[in-house]
Amino acid sequence: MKKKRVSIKDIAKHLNVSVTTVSFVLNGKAKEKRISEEVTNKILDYVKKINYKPNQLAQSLRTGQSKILVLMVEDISNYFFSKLARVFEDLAYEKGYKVLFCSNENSDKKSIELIDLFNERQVDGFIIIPSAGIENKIKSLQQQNIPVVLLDRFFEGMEIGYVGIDNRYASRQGIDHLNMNGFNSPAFVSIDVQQTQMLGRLEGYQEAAKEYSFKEKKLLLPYNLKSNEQGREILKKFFNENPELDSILFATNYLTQLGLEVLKNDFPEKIHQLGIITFDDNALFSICTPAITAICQPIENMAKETMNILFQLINKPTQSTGFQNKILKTSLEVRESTKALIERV
Amino acid sequence: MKKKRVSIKDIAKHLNVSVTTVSFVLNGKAKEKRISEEVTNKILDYVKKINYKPNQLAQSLRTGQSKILVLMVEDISNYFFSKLARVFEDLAYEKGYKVLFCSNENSDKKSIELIDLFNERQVDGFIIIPSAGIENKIKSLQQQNIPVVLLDRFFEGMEIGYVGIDNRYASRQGIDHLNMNGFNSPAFVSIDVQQTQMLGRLEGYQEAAKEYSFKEKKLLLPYNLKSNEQGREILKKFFNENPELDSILFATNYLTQLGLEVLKNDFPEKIHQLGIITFDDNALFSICTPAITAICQPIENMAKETMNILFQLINKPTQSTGFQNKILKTSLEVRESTKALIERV
DNA sequence: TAATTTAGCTAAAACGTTTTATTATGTGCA
DNA sequence: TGCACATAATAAAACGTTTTAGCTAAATTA
Repeated sequence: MKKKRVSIKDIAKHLNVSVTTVSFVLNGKAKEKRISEEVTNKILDYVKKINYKPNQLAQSLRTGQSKILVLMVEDISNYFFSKLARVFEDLAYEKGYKVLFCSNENSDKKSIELIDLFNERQVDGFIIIPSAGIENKIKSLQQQNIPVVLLDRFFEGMEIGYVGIDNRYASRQGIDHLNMNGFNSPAFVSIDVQQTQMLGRLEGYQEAAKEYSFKEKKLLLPYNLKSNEQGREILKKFFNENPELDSILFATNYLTQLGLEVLKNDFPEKIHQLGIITFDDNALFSICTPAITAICQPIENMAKETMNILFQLINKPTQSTGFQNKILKTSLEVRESTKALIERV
Repeated sequence: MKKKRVSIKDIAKHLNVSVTTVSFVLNGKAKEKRISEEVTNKILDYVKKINYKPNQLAQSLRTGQSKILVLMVEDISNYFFSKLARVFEDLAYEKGYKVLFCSNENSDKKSIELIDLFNERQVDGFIIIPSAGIENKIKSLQQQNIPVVLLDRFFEGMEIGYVGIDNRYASRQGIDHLNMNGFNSPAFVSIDVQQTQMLGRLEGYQEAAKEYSFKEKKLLLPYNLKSNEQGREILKKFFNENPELDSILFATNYLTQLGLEVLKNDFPEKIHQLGIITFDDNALFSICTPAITAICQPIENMAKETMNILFQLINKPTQSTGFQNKILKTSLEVRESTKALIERV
């Protein structure tokens, strides 16, 4: 049996004032609403004494603001996303918001279910790392005038707030770096999906291929891998069939992990000769052997910019013209895996 | 300007029935409340047609159930915790609950702030990985009859639901394994804190020290490290001062990471000679060189058991007698880092 | 026929706030 | 005296549900 919590009504009764008065005082409108200092203090003192906390559900119902944001990522247990989550958490709390995290597993079905679910719950805003086919669902959020900002990837031509990195440039920078260190036959390992971030990364690679006139060698793994094992098989086959490769750019975290597993198990000599670069850093990449050079996304900054855009939408009474985008620059964390061969131990 | 969402009242008006009737039908109480099939279907059809979704805030306010759980961990960006979060997420959604995650950074102050924050928000239950000094705050939750289950660590002698692993045994098993592979002078690297999980891990080590009569060699890093750099300095000093060590058991994930960084940078030959075991697995430990042997916590199971206990508390009208605990067994993922020296490449 | 039961539905209170509109009282001024 | 006006407070509606208690008409029973 839950004890009933004390409400404004109880306070009002106890102090012989009206509920309205208490509410005004608690919301800092005492002066504005001409509540005498005497009464104001009486209320404030008592509230402090009994440590009263307002019922946020009731507040939300009345005001229409839940003070809850949703961050939808692919998989919260992946470091890139959990690190993002960690940063968003702090930024949101600073502004009095909480964050509900959810993982869409890059599935449209799950994404849509989740969005509906949270929409029912009147969350105040969405930060979404979208799966490939939910453009319409997101549009429907916009039509309901619910603040949404996309992160990491977006939909070409869509009018929406968005924060991401310059993927083409990042990829390009990676290949440049390989080239400078004597690796001039790099492969590109990615996922077979038409999402903007992946297309950008591919584009950077292709651009570099033209400039340095090396033969493009792409491996695109299926969008929804059945298992890690399947991924490893595909990678193994690829490495076997392409012995001429001298370096690899992995387009995501997760692929790097699979690739390194395969290299370590099946090509133990090769792992020390290949140039290896990965998108998305991870603390443990620095303790691999070789330590892996990484293209680092500015996670803190991405989160900050996203929040800025989101709060502008939240605080805007009506949808104003123009959507803000921020394209941030990555940085290259150079480690052993891209050292020129002659320099290696 | 937000469009007003359609409410039960609108539906009632449109169909010429009462709000009550609509509510009964929507809650599946049509038969029980003797609403005719005709009316029932009329309502269901219309609701489906306009895709009506109830306002959960109003529901929560009325029923007193928010259908939100809180999972408080040390740091959501640490893999052990983000993986836990991922599992909890799915388990909760299955039962119609959402999960708010938060990171207490192992700080009592932050923990207490967070608990208060969520308490105001009438969440339905807490899953807490507690920092060392919040025993009283947790008791106060219990006194308010709010369901709480502790995870990973608990408070000695406290009457509370708890799920964890057999830390003493896990540690012991690690040392046994080292011993069997010819490492008989193992060190124990941990954090200087009186939390149950850490004490258990230490105990297992000490027990083994007695049995195999090796000299205990513990390094306890400060509870709140100022920086990674500070941690690395301490570890470096420790390795320098104790050249006789042939193996190490790292009591957490995070320490392993620091330790491996130091070993890789400053003791490159040693990293291949030492026996190394870590608590808490991580996919990337298998691609380190050497791949690191890990004591794996059964994360899925831990989450499942925690949810079971929590839901029992939630569904219990009043606090019943007895608190449930579950102590689960870990498993050892054997990799290169504990291979006997003669077997190594 | 009158009393009772049942089927089918609904009015209104309640959850705990915020906010609009209103009241009561006193004060200054012509 | 009467009017305007400021001051200090409040009553009541509203947010969107759930749920208690009750109402009406028809059917059944005595």
